[in-house]
Amino acid sequence: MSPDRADSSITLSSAPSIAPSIMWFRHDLRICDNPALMAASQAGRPVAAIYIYDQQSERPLGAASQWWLHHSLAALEQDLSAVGLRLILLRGNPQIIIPSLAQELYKEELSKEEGAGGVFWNRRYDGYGVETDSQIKSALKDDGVQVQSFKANLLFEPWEIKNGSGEYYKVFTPFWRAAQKLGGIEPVFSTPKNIIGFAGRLADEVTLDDLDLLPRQPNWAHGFSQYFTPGSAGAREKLTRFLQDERPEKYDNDRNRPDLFATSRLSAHLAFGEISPRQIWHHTRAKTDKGDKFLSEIGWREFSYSLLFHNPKLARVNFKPAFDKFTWSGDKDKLRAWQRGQTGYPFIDAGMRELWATGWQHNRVRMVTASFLIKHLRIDWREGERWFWDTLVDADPASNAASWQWVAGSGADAAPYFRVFNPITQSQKFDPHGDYISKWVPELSRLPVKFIHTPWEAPEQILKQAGISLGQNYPAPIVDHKIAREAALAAYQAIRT
DNA sequence: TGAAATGTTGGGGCG
DNA sequence: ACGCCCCAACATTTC
Repeated sequence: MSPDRADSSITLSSAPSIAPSIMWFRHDLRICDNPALMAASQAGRPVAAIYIYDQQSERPLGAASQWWLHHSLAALEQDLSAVGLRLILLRGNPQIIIPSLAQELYKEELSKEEGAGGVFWNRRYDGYGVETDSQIKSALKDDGVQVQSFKANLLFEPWEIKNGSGEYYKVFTPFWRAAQKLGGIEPVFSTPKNIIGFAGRLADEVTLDDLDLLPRQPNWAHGFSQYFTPGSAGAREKLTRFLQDERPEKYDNDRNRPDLFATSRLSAHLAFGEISPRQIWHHTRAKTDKGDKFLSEIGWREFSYSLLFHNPKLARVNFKPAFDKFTWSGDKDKLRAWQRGQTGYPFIDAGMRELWATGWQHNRVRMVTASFLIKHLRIDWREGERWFWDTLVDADPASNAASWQWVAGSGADAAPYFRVFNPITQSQKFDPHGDYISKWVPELSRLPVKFIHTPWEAPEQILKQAGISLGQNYPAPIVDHKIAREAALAAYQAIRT
């Protein structure tokens, strides 16, 4: 069925005794351009909006994402109440909760012939999500409960885009070309208005505070809200300013500069579905015809989801099996130095500290810090993927896994093994004034620009004037670039096929 | 969505 | 004025 997009306002004349439709929110925490919510609101019943916090899932949310989820759910509660809905929070295994909830709500109807009720959701594409949803869907159908799922969080379904031989693409450029050739992106769904909310209360409801999503002792997320406002309103604000500032037009030049405010910073909003790729697409296209470079980043997200859908273990298993033979270092001290931003390479440390302080890291910096972990420290990319999963507010099962594999060289359309980012050159190139380093590694902020990328090369006198004592208040480099690079190349050579 | 080593060219200093 | 060397600057190749 296809919901009516032209006229969103509906009037229901339902008797209070009618059991509600169930709108199951997952990572689509928005009321605009939400096809499942639209369909639920038009199904001729009241709507019960639920969110289930699933701690037992194959991969629980990381700590930073939990912080985001707390605030995102709070924002969704607000948005829903404006259209007459209350958000019902539950905790536990959806495979049990959804069917039993349907049983309870629809027990009066289930004996009848025509089938009962309706459960609505927007599709997910990670292995656990796909498996869970299809299991629930068949369980519901067996019980006689109607289910409808929708495309909401991608521009293209991962199974839609195939190459000449009928397979999914393994290279980005032809993938994105084929995707765009597929035709226009459908318009966004408007926000349903005047929905009749489910008036009842469920026995197992919990409060947002019950979910215990916020960090305490210490509250390491105290700085996050200075940079991000979870929720759809925050997302729209970010997008509007991004377009107003004409950043899509400058994206080609400035997107690689972590010292500038040049990217959209929409990643976490997208990860939680507070804004849809369709909305970003259409708003950008309406504002400028120079947004292709920016929109291709949406394309990378689509590509990553295609890879994840066809490789459910993308976060755990090398896409290229040859990498199974690679011998990684298990050096815990170096891993910790990387995580804490204590490698002695200012650009790397700035990135890792930005991540810790804000829950986010600039994309250019992600490539360099990831490359450093993998190639300079030769630590398994999965360690880095796991750390990012836990510390990023935008941690995304597709983008995170695909990007780490890209850097490692083990992924599809991956960086060639010999591409080793030089942490000094990258620093000089993309943080030319040292502003980014000064911000996140303040102990180096008094160094002249000439030495801020390479404090170990500064004369003793200069270091002294800047208040730095290497090895005391800022580490000496934990590896030598030239030696580490050559060792990495040798290690990669060894597994060449 | 690299970096480093190696090769080539051409201007300028200098005997 | 010429040849030689040095070395940027740029191009190519290799990892």
